Amino acid sequence: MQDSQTSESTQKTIEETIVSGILSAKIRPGTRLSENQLATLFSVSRTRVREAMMRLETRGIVHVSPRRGWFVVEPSAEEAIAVYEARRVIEAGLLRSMRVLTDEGSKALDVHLNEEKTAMAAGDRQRLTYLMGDFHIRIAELSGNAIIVDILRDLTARTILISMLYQSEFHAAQSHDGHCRIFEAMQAGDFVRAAELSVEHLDEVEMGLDLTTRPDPLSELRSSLSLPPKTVSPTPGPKKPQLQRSN
Amino acid sequence: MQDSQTSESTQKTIEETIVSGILSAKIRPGTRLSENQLATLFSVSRTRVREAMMRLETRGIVHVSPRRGWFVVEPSAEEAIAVYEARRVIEAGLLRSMRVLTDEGSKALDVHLNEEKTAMAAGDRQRLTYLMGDFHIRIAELSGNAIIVDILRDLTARTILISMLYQSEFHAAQSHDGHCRIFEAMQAGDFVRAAELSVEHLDEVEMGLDLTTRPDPLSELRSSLSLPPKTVSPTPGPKKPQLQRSN
DNA sequence: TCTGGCTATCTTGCATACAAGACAGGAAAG
DNA sequence: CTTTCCTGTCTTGTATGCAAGATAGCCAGA
Repeated sequence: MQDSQTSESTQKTIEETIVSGILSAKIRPGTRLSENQLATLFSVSRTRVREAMMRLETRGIVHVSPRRGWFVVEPSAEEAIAVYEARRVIEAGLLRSMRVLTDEGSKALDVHLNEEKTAMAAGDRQRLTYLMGDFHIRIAELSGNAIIVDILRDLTARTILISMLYQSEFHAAQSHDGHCRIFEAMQAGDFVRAAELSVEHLDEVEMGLDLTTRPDPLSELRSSLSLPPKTVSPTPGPKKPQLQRSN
Repeated sequence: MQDSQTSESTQKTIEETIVSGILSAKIRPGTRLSENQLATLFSVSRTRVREAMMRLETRGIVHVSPRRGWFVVEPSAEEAIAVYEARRVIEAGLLRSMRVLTDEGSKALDVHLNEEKTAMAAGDRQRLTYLMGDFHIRIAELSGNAIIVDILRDLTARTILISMLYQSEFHAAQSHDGHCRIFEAMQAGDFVRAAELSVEHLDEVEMGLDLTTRPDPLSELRSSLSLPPKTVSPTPGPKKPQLQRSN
């Protein structure tokens, strides 16, 4: 990484604890993150918690509602689309730019895919969620480019939040299959094909979302209030429903 | 973009002032950013300056040397390579994913290229630096994807810092020409070609760097210490003149 | 002159105190 | 019973104070 791991290990711990909690689907979108609670939880003062929150905010993981609190982001449908778009662009661009798949890289992906299969057989859904996201990070790691890895990690975290909001059912087998096919193309040295498959894979996952479902039941009401109570509007276009309320 | 612009306008101002200072090459890499000075400069307390610094740190713009101070990053040669690699991946991926160039988009790029030409004729190097980076951001804006725009803005800022460190001479005409050719391919609807040209363009710029020149004269010494001293340079090497001086 | 160490000063690191807005719950009025 | 308002409590926003490390410059000793 570009920064030294010199000091502030605690800060990084707060940040990373939250991010990895999201990556493994243990923290839901909209979860309230109280500065005081985190402070006592990590045995630090609010100052340091705040710094971690600020960092997470610039990473698009968390947002603050002024004087009300910090919340794990609940991406709107538009933001969800943007996240998938960004991932397609970056992951396809990355695969296209690859020239070789090293033996260690091949081995790492193979191990990973076996873990996916194991988790799938065990029905360990949380672990599966984590692994499904991690696959893409693993690919990024093959490039050795820390910048891209960081970007994709944050986008993956957001993707998982999106899944928790909009994904009706979890097509684990389909995703796993997609990963396997990408891997096969890479092994064959056909990175263009791998890129195409990656785009298709992300499309599939995105298609599996129900982006018409509002995470906030109030927004339905809200939008119907600003409309004539007739039977109009096949799709009422409400503003981004950014209300929080998770537990 | 992804965060609301709800409050903390001052914070954003500190952040954006620094970033735009970098984008227009008014702030050099290694510039010291004193919390106290910024605090008085922006008429706020250190607290808010610190928050801005934390944010800039996660964006890869600034780094902190513990108990010594905040500094605008001085990317190493390896980091410079990673930044260009990331830009190639993302920008090529972006162009490949484009399907149409709207009239407004075409117009915007045309206006931009004329500005480049004007600045080039006027020999306004600072403005030229800004415009040369901004071209790529403009392209990102065409996608309408705020995530990608943010990512590329930060990478562009880093690119400019890299240029200030390693670029021996400024091939403005060559860059401008590269931009024009990308634009032409886009106008022709050939986004695959535009992506290829974009990669070539970034390659050219990267090749124009002298990545063997160390920004830190001490590293020469450092490396020579672990090497047989063929020709010892008697330069005592004064520390980097990292004073802030923007105009 | 050169070297070594000490101290004064400047920097960030971190905690805490207080301000101020948001919200919930209850009391009072209708 | 319903509505309104008020107040207590909880939240973040911001400044400030103090601790501790880093640095520069001076002074003494060789």
